[in-house]
Amino acid sequence: MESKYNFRAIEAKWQQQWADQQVDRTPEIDARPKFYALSMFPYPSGNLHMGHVRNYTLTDVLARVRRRQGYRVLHPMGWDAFGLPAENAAIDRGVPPAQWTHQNIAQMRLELKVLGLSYDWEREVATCAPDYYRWTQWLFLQFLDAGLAYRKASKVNWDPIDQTVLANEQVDSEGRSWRSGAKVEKKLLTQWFLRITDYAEELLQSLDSLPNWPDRVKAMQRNWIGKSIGAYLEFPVVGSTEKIAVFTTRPDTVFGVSYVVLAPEHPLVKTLTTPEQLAAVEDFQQSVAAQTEEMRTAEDQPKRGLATGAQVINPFTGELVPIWVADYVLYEYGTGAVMGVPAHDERDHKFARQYELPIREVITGSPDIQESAWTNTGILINSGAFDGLFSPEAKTAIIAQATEQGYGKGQIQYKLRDWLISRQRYWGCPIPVIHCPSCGIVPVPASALPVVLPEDVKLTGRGGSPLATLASWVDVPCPRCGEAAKRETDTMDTFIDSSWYYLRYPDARNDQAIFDPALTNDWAPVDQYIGGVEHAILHLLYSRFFTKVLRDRGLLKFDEPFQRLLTQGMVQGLTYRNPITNQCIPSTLVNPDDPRDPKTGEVLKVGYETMSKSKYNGVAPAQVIENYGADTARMFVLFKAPPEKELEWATTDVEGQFRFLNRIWRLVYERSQLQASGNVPEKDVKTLSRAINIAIKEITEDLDAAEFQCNTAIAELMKLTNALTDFSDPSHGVFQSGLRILVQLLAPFAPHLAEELWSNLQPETGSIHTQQWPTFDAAALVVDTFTLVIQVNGKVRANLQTALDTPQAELERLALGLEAVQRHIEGKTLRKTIMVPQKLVNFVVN
RNA sequence: GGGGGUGUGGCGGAAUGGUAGACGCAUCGGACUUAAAAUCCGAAGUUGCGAGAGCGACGUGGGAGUUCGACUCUCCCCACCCCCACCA
Repeated sequence: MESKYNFRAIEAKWQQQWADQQVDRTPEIDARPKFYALSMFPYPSGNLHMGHVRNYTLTDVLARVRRRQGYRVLHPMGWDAFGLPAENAAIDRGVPPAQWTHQNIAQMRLELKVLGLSYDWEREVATCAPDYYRWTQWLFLQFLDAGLAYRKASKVNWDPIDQTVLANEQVDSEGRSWRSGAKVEKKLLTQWFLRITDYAEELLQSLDSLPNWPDRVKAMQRNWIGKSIGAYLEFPVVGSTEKIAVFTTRPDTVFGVSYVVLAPEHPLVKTLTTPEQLAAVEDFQQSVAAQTEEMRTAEDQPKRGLATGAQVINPFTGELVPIWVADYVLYEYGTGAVMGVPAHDERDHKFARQYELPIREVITGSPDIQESAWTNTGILINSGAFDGLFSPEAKTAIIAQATEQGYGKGQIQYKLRDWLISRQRYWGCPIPVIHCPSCGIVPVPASALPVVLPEDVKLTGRGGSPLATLASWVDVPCPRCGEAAKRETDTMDTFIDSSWYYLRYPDARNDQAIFDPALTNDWAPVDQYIGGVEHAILHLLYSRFFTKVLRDRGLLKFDEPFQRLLTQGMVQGLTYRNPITNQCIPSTLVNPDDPRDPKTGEVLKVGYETMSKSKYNGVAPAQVIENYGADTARMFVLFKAPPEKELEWATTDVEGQFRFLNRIWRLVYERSQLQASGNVPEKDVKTLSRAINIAIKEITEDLDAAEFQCNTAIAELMKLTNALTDFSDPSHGVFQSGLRILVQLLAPFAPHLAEELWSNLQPETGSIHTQQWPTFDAAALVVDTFTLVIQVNGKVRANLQTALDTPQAELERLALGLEAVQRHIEGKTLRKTIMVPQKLVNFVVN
């Protein structure tokens, strides 16, 4: 054994050996309980960043511990490999997307291997590989077959210069294209959708079956699904056969309607406007259309509206009320029209005040209805036959009447929209359908999958869907009638690819089926899923949706894909920001003791922010591994903060972990260099034995699924190391066994170092990663003395080392006899004595 | 505006209602060294009295409450962070 901790040699040696011996292969299914540990797979952007290191280390620790606790573990890795950056690289640098992506995957795979993550690389998947997207396409056909995939016209962001569709993120706040700078138009295109709204209610309800998901993720999903319970009501238009339909959650306020409002985009606007008002209303529509989303929804945006001159009849009162158009009504939500009840809705109140519309109180409770809206429930007034009812009862009664008389019904409304999956892009999974002039939309037969993405496409970033330019690919015979037909040229949203990848790992090499249901139903659902909170809504919601659809197709036997979810915090770096210009300054240009802008001399704001190139606050994992080794990097990200919190990068703390690993190394190395000192007091032996068993107990509990606190687990490792360091006789059996336990407990966190030390301590037993996880001896935790804490009126005044079997009366007598206690009860009356066995005694005096 | 979360030393953070600040970082003192680095040992919440050993007071964002006892439970308030948001 070398005297120095040579992490480079050790890590290289064991990584080689583990790979050669394939120690991380997934076992066959057997009687042992299964454990499926999964990190969200990365987009292969080029290099690993610290967030990845943190994410994958957390999952790796769990996988390593569960293996040794007798589980059969599935711990795979793959690549979310379709997406826009590859296409941009092609446009900017002329590298084909496939080549760019595969280079990045190779680089990142290498970096993952250097971290010593125990993946079963045999099951690696890449969503851009034909043997993967073949099954993405097969899934699409399943959705199509189930009636869950359909086409409809939808508004998209259209760049008139580049002649292409843009994602929302590619349109800046001024409504201009990120690439061409052109003003983006809304264009109506026929697009593919998945009918996720069919599952809205179940996606909402079954959140309750996920107790081990963070509350905030569940709250975000609930919010996104956005269920409201209310009523659908129809208001007949005066002098027309048209009716204006509204959705309201407050049917109990319907007697307070003083106008109805249409969204400017509502198709009835022009039909219903009176001739006198038409020019003004069209003007208004145009000025609203010119606004960007951001302008329209900006805070404190004054509500703008215009009367159409037409009127509707309130079917409950027979009253005539005006029809308005206003920009505060959203066409996309509900019916695109609302009933205006100024007395009991804040927006309507503001609007009514602005345009001097009547404010009529129909629910009691408001101190001054002209001053502000009363949005709480209350007793109905001015509401005809419904007067005197409490809001909830009134809702029911009013819905009943509307249903009976045929002008409305109870309705549940969701914010969730069907999922638009069409992308007019190249680097994605082709949608496997063919458009035939006589047969219509014809699915590509499953036997003809995959529809392979052609490689000879010229990418320019303009001119619409790149695939459409390749006639040799587009023109195909119709699979049904054989006549000339055309392929669909849209590709799928990449969120589709990642909505099912966790189902593929249990049977990743299957070339006959998407997976063998026997295998996937055995390994899945995922027992522990770990990833960034940025996926709290979309990826996790889509995956849940896919799981439920596949269950309904008979492929899966479970309802939810991820049993337990951990959203790890961001990794942040020290950031220097000029408070005036808001620019970040690289730390190399800043004196940390007096941080100033090197150009302006401005005192800089110092703080931690999410690592990014533009903030000059990033740290490359490769650099850290080069300087300190993978084990130190792993220890640092695990120790510095609990997993769900932000992690502030600090090189001094990295060095602290490096020191700690060095201490362990020396402890093992020096144990044979020291001479036995002879007699060790029995007391010391017991103390060490206790420390060893406490460490086993605490670390095991910290790595329990519910706890999973690696930071405190490592703190326990440090305590045990301290206890061993303090022990006087390294030749003693208890020390020797303590050393072995320490190394065993260290193994999930610092797998290379632990393996190296183990091979020195106990070469005959083989890899430490195959050793059973240590269990603690409850008997060793028992103490024969304890510290009795003595309080007077709840304040600690003294403590006392006492034998465990001291009778309670004796303890009280001893405690009362102490001078420090006497001082505080002197001259007072003892009212009560509280005794907590083996812990404390509290004397209550006054 | 709605929802979720967080507030503990100089810093990151520990604490089944029972000695608040484990463990680490930074700091200070000491040992080793010609010196430095590395390493080892030790100190340290704030504050008052004391030469010192020590003895007190205060202390987990603020205020009430429950309790013998509250970082922990309940209510009110404040600050900050995240998500959603003119969603009818």
